[in-house]
Amino acid sequence: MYRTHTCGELRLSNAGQTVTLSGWVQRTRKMGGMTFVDIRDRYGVTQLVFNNETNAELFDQANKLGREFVIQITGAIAERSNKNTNIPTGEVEILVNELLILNEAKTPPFTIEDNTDGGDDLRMKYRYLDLRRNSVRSNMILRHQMAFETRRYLDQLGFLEVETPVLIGSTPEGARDFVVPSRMNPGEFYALPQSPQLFKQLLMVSGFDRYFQIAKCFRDEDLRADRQPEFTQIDCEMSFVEQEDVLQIFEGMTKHLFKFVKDIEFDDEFPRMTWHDAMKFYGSDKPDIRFDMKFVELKEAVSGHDFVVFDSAVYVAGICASGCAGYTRKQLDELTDFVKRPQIGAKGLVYIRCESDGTFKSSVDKFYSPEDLKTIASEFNAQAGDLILILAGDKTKTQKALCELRLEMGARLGLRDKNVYAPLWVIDFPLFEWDEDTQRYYAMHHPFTSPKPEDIAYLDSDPGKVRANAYDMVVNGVELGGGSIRIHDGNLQSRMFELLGFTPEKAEAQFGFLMSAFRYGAPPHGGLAFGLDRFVSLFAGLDSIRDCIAFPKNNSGRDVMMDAPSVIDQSQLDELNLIIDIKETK
RNA sequence: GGUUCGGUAGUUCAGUUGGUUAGAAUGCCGCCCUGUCACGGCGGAGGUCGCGGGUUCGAGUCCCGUCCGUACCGCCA
Repeated sequence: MYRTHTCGELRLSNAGQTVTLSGWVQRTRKMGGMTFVDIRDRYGVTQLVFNNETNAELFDQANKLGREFVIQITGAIAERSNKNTNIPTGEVEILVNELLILNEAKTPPFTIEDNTDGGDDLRMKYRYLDLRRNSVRSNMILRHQMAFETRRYLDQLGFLEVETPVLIGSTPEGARDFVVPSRMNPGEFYALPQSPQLFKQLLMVSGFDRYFQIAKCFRDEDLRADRQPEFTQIDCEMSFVEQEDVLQIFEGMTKHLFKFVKDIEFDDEFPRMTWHDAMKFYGSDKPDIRFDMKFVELKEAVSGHDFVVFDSAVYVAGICASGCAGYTRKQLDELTDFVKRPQIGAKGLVYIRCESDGTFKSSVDKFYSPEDLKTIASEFNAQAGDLILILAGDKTKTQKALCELRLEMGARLGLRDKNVYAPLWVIDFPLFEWDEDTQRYYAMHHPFTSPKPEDIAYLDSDPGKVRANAYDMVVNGVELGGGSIRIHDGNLQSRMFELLGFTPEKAEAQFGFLMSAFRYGAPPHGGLAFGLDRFVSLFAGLDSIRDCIAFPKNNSGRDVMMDAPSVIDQSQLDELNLIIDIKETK
């Protein structure tokens, strides 16, 4: 028997018992005639004591232990003379009388501590060591709890978890597919699913009524701190539901997770904001509403004062940062540099200081009188001591830039506390998005999203005006999930494909099975999917979803631990009927 | 595809206008130490300054290229 207890459970009440523990050597402290060894496992750390006078041979053995050796010990639990109140087992120690080295260990390349000295790259290469650390392991435990509570909630409501295939057909719409060559079908490829979308809709046609799946999804796009090539969705679909039903059920799920995992209760319904308002007031379809600082549009108020920047701009808007009138020239320059970074791309930043004496000082004093500035300030309900920041230019870009500036100011003012959660639903998304490059409409969500019945009239005349029965759940500026009521009418679906530029043949080739299924009695249905990785990151207060994924990929999509992807043998290529011909890109 | 920041000891980093033998902390090794828990003390080992080229009497430092990593933009229906 390797152990009678774990390394995290012994207390003063166990004193006198003889126990056997197994685990890793966290640290040894040699005091001369006695040596302390901390033994660690998933559950905690327990102190071992070796004494030269008690057993010299064992004492010598203990002094040879290195970090991360795997050992098994047997000994008596004793009350410590000096207690450590920092750890749960700190009142006791084990007087070891048997020591067995189960496995020696090389010195790890970084310290296995809460605050490791290892950099990201190194930690990923030795991820199995990184996962020994409390902080990373606790994220994995949190992830387990969230997946578990998700299943518990949905099971209670009659949802069935159904597995859908991972080897499916490729669909060129949307994100790039990862593809897998088929050996038995030369020249043909499977694709890995970007989401189980089509299958869950088919399950509704099959009458499953309430489906969910904690599903791996794959997208071959460039990565970010919050984007991995493979990620996990809590994927859900329901039949005979309207948007309101879906929102209720999954607001309930979100509240359930907050309550049972984070012990946070929301008494009120989550606020709902139309996509239009989200863009107007926050410049984003995923607003962080932990703080206000709404956009104020100023085009009319500032035009006609011979200030070319504002007069020539399509869109002028600003935000009001409370209590920032004292910002120095240097701080304002920093903000200007911030918005002028190529990623944000604003041309400049106009400020108006609302001084404590009631006067105004701005970077455009030349064009605007004190009265003008007062009028502008009143648009913001600005108080003495506030700082107004204004951007101008092309509408979309400027909204985006002002959104970034708002988030930056929120951060500077400490208004983005990770322990505060501000959820909301963003609803009434447009059904289509116009793409300038290809001069056509794309589905903003996906081609199976249903238009709002009252907007169907605009499908032909003004597609850009059509709103969708689509909704996103946003918490603290993070898009946690989204979904829609689907089209269940074959004719409407055909019309959608047509509007999206599919020929009937192409629609049939790619989605024929779905169209066909819809002809055999498809119930009205809808659903949504949550990003589990983002959900866990939000709960854990992480900056990157990598920290809640056991074995993540790096920024280039590589697994640096196993060094994947990698070249494969010629014999494998032959079997797959593949010839590699890497194009010179230079 | 683009922008940004970075690459120096096992690790995390410092390294001045270009100038003697490239430093610190931590880890590692050795010695000392019987109540530590970030133990402490003394000593030691450890470097292709990512790689290639250039400028220079002289390059970790400046320039060009390249590779790797980070964050972001594009992209992600």
